[in-house]
Amino acid sequence: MSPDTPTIADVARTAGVSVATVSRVLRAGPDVGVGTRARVLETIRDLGYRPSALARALVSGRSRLLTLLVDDIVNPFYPQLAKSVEYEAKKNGYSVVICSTGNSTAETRRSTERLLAQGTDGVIHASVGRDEHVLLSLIGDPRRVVFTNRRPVSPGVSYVVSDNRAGAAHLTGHLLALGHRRIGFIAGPKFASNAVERLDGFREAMAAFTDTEPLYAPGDLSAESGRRAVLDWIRSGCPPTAIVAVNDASALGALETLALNHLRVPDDMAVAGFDGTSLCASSHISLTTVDQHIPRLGRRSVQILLQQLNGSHEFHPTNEVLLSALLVRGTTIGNSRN
Amino acid sequence: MSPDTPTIADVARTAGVSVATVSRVLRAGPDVGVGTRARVLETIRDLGYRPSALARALVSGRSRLLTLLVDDIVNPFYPQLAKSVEYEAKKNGYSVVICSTGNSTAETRRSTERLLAQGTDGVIHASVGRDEHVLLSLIGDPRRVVFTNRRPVSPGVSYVVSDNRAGAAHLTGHLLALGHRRIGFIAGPKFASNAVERLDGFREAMAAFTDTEPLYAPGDLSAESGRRAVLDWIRSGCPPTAIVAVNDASALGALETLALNHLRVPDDMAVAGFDGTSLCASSHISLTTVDQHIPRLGRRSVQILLQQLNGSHEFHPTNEVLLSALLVRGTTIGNSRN
DNA sequence: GTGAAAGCGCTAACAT
DNA sequence: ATGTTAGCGCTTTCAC
Repeated sequence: MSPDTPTIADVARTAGVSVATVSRVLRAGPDVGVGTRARVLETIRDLGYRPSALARALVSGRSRLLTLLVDDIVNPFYPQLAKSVEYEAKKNGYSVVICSTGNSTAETRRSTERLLAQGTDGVIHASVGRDEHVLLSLIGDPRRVVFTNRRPVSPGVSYVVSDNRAGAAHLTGHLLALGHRRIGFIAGPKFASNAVERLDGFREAMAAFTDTEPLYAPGDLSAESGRRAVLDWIRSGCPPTAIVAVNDASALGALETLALNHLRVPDDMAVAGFDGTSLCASSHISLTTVDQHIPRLGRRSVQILLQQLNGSHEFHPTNEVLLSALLVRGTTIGNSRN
Repeated sequence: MSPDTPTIADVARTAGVSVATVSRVLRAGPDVGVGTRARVLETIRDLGYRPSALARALVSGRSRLLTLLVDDIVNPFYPQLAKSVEYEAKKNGYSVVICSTGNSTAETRRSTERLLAQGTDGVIHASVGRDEHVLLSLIGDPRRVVFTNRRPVSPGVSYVVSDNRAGAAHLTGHLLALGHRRIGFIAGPKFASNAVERLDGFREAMAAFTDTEPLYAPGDLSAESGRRAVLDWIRSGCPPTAIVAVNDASALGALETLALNHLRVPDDMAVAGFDGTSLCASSHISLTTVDQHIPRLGRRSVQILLQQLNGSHEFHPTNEVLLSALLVRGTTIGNSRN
């Protein structure tokens, strides 16, 4: 009854041509008479016709749907990444499905299966879980994946990451230059390559001096682990004079707990994070951190993925390590406000 | 050459049955011999067959893809909403495409057109732009839309929002009870219904006392507008003693600027927000705010949308106004830390 | 330059 | 209980 959305067949009939011709016009294909093209275009406009990407996907095998796998979209690092991914994707006519895996391998499997069935063309994997093999075996074709924010173990797959080791070393060097020697590192999970690399950088920088006293606290990249680490150090009776957190979220947790315990930052304890989230740039927080240039990470991931999806030439995985930048702010230097 | 992913036809051939039978087994349809079913199931497992949701979508007209339209995923309100939407959606086998419109009507149009073509079943509109009619006319069927975080002007469409007016009035009452009389309100755009309702609640509460002095600053729901408002009030030489911000993000901006100007919160100036983002719960910020129970908002939106999509009965739009709760924290009461 | 026809992988009558 | 047959809306040879 309702006119519903017109199909290509409706357009063809109305314009008095064949569906093949309409299809050609749509695809800007050659070999279409100028008069015919005009007539078809007009009919399309008149009818308000919109091609069904669904049908197109079925026949072409490409849905123009991308998936972004994150840990937890609430972690401030991810919305920024998601925004840049979405921006770059839609610039190319792609939409992005965002999936929070909660670092559960089972969830990665479920989501990937669902998305694959729904025709996802490719996935950007920015979560840090132990789900690399599950994802790769489910996807099959390595051209359809790009890892970011994490370096995959498997060879032959593309990734774009930050120079985590160098960034952390640089950051630690900044604290050492300020005279700190007893520095605590709030770590991430051992299975997260980015967290491990940052730990390595910290270790390396600390080892360059003979009188340093590194301390280590376990963590899981959450604010909560930052809180716990600080609490433990305070209770130990002999806390560090500075803290390097594996990411901005744990640094935020550390700051909170310090404030609750009336310790001034940076006077009583200096704090630094890693990520460069916009949130921590606010003067209210003013966290010294390592800027990963998150939007660039997202943009490159999409560019690489689309190139792999559309490239006809043989596949060579792209591996990029982007330079990060030390961002010195109030939590390591300057007037204490706490 | 490559075995590619097997189709239903492959399964049928291998199992020695017709595709219809395989389809029945998949759909858990009745009327399938128990032996046949077992054989088909086994073949499916052997071949590693996965039904193509794409093909299914083409024939059934449903893609199991939902769209969440937000303003800007980086605004801390949205990731929390997105998380709950995604959770509830995947529980029902749906995936969620997230689109940041940046409050641009043109962007809403572009994204909606793309997503519609890609077969989105329905959209949850949580952005606050002036794009209501564009969205509705593009979608056509009101059953495929739910507004949240904003109340649509058009009748006949579902929405789930918070009791913004009452929440803001309650919050303002809290400040009045503390003795504040000169209170500033950092507003949102006039086209955003939630912002306007909060303003109304503020006005109403202030009007209940004769000696109150309301002040108003324009804003756009961003942290930046919070910064500017505070700066203007400070410069005016006669700032309010308390501030009610239209949302948590602007409250955050206000806090920043107060800190930069060495004003203590809440002693020199009390500050309150609206949203109940988890970020502001941190003891480092401890923002008094109105809790919208964001996850509930997301969950209900999805439930209502899915019900509308799958319901066979005639359509009656669902309009829900959820109760919010006052969350009194450090920025209006207690020891100042700034 | 344009059309006819064969599918893409699946579902849903309609047979049997 | 199971098979046959039409499509869903589009792209893409292959003819003319």
